[in-house]
Amino acid sequence: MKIKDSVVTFNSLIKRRGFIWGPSPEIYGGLAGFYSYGPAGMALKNNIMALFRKELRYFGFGEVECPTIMPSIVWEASGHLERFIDPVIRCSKCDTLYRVDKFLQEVLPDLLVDGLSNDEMEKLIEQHNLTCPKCGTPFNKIESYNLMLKTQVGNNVDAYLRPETATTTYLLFNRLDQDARRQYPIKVYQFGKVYRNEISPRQGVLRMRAFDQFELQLFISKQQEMDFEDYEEIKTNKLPLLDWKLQEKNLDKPQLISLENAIKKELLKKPAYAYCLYVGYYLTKILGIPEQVIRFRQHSINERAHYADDAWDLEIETKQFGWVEICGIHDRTDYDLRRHSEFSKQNFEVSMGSDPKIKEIPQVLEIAFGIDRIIYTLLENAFNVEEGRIVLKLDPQLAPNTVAVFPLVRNKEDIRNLAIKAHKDLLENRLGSFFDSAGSIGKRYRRQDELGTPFCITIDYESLEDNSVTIRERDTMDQIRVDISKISKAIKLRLKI
RNA sequence: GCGCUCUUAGUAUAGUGGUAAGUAUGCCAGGUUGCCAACCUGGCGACCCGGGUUCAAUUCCCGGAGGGCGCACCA
Repeated sequence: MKIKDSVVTFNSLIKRRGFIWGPSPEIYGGLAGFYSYGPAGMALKNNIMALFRKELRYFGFGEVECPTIMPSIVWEASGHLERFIDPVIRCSKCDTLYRVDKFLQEVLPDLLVDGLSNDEMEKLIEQHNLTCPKCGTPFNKIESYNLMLKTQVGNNVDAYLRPETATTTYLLFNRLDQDARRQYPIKVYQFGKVYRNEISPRQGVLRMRAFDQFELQLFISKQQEMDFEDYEEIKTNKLPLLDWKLQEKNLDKPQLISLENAIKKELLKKPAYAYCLYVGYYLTKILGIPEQVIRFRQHSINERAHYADDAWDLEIETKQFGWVEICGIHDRTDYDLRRHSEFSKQNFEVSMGSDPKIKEIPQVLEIAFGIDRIIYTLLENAFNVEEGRIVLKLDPQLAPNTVAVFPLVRNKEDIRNLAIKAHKDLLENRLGSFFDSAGSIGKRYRRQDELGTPFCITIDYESLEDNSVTIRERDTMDQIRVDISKISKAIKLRLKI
């Protein structure tokens, strides 16, 4: 294949090598917003999650998993039924769709549109004789565009597929409170599928209708938010922050600033929230994403979700799509727990300090990753074209294959057998080894380069003499010889495991 | 969702109202090969779906699905 345009080459690589396929189901023409992962993509995803799980154990987080379907009342309480359903008006002539509230606010800037019912908004349209800005035609009635997918459970009980994992985690609050023996902050996370009925999904896996979230939650007291032990250990770390004041000045370069200073300068209000930014940054960095393409962008006040007191997005710069949000860090206050407490009639007030008489509903800080976006941005950043070679420079721990084993030539039985033996030995050591004897040796190296395999082992004629093999390193293409009995050890050493 | 535009092997593309839909790469089998997409032999593989016009449609027309771009949307 000719390597011309790198974006085209990249997009075809993703498909050819079995990372991501779709829209699914491809054989039926596909449904927009749905994608499948091939073996390489899934291996990558699993490796990312394995790494995250290991790291989160270190940070003191436990993992939970909840159903992806929840009854209506949950979404009433969470505010999603009210806020996740967009009221829209449609032009009766040109069929253009407008968000009613946004449209009204734009046309009638002096009015407080927020919180008006559909009837009230319809009245406003009538009163002011508002028509479609495009063609001047009157509007139809207000319709609802529901971003949540509705379904029915059992005997016609209305339920919704969850649009985020976070809410389902909050529903476990009283269990978690017991489970953690009231040791606050409680740190938990959930990984799993969520569903959003996007109006027009685009940009491949960046905006899917079914995707994986990986959301971390801190249940924490107000006092701890301001005086947080874990913060002290990390406060000198510098993060690239682009607050909304900078954005208002039309700047898009973040300032590299220590969390300590960010608090001092009131870019950030709470040390515990600053800690969340750090965790998000840390998890992104250990995937091998370079600093230069990472920034935190603060939401402006009207960009924020209904539950958020402060919100920063961790964004990664991509060639194809510009800055892409891969993680949202939200100060959700006590909004969620308060609402679920009200709707479920449970008492979520707990004593979180030394005085048992002082009770409060915990605050929630959230670090929400979109795993599929991580995978896309990671692949794009790892993708390199160098003098005719396509290579994915993935972190060795994340690569779909850790090591590939080749006989130098296919038709010499002794060499082949020795190669198979080496391959099996790696597998015995539970290292992700892949055996290939097809085509020339160079071809096999190239195949593995495209998959991001960090190490290739070649068994040659010399191996038959002295039991030594070559280890070829992906990024430099350098080779060293090691004894065949020491391959697994050598690979583990390089993986730092 | 609206407008414009596109859709041909796994990937990237050429082309056609009619008898074998071409090329590159890939893949498979075999040969060759003493370390970076080499070579030889043989083989595999495609006109997005539905309807219409036509003696005949992958090609023209209509509709649908999907992709790209612009608008809207993206709590």
